[in-house]
Amino acid sequence: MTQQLGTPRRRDALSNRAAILRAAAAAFSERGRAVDVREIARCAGVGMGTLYRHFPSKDALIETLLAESYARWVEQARRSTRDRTSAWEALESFITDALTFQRRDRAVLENLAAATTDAAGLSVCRRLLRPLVEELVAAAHAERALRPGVRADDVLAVLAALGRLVELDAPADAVHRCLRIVLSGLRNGDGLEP
Amino acid sequence: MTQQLGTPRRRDALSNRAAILRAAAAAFSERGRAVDVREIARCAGVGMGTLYRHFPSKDALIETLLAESYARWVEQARRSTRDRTSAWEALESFITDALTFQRRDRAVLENLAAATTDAAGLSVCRRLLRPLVEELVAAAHAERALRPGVRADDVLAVLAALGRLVELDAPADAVHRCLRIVLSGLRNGDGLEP
DNA sequence: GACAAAGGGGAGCAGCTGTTCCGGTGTGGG
DNA sequence: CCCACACCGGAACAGCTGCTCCCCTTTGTC
Repeated sequence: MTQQLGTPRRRDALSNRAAILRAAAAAFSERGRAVDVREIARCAGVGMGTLYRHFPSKDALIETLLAESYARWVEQARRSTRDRTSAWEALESFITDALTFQRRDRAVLENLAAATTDAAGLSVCRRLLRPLVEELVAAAHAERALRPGVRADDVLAVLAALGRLVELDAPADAVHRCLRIVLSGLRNGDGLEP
Repeated sequence: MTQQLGTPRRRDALSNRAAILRAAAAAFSERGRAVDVREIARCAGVGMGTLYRHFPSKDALIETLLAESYARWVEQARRSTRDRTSAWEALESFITDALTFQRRDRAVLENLAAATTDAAGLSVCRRLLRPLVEELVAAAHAERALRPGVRADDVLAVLAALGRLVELDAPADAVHRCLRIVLSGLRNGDGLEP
């Protein structure tokens, strides 16, 4: 993906590929998939032909960046989650951070939503995230901190739902208020209707 | 909106207008704003010129239908909300019904989300809904059934967030699970962190 | 029943999108 | 230093969109 061993590429080809990835990362993370490929080529200082020789399609380019973004997110989440005093606190901080991550990268935001329901191949990315969520949910249940019956899919769905508010550019405090509501709904309160 | 007193329209004009509204309502409520105007004209058995003489733009056509949809929704919600034993039950049933309404009408779903944050003119429609939500929230607060600090805007934001799951065609039971989580988060549980 | 004028139809325009094609250019091995 | 070939740029294509234009038809009045 980063280099080809059998056929060493030319220097300009490699630097162009890097420029494309840099420009695409900036554009997609700021405005999502809707960005015009022409703009990416222009920002990278490159022609359309160059872009399309390095990546067979716009989707392939997005997917490459998406894989990196998810990997970065999951790694960071694993790190900041490890040293929490309780499993509940870990889950809480994961969900909170997920929102700031979605705000920072609109492509991830859109993909996370799509992957929540679509069984399509996009889930290649989600498969990096899901195991982590399953761990966090299981640990929180072991602690009896989570409302009985809550599953990993519910947490992912909640992430997609709250992501909608981020996508709509809702003010940060409005998103935070909804986050509090959802978090308190996830917390085990015991004495509620079935 | 339905008739012009000063200038009595021709019979064919009126029936065409009705056919356009009928076809547009069916298409937009099923698939949202993304529907091609050509398809609406075709389904109405009408040409493009006809469509655009009756409505200055696609947006105007959507807005006309949206106003009707919101009015119908609010009226129905007011009716089914009136005879509830508690204010909490009323709010709960309103939010639940809101989801089935958004599932039935994708144009409303999309507009509700947009209106939640945009201060744009689209809010003409939301202005029908907001007073009702404010009433329900105030009544629930008077009953001490709502988590302290929850405002009408929070409920509207929650509606938009859950609507996202409907938009993604999430299975009905997945949406219902998130609904339960959110509802229990809205309910006053007293002993939670600030 | 005739004749303005309101109304209708749909091809065509302008603008956007992702993608392809091909003549020219720069690289780097010999 | 030279030349083949990987590589580059961007004009052009195909397909979609909302919308307009203009010639023809229908309506209802006198």
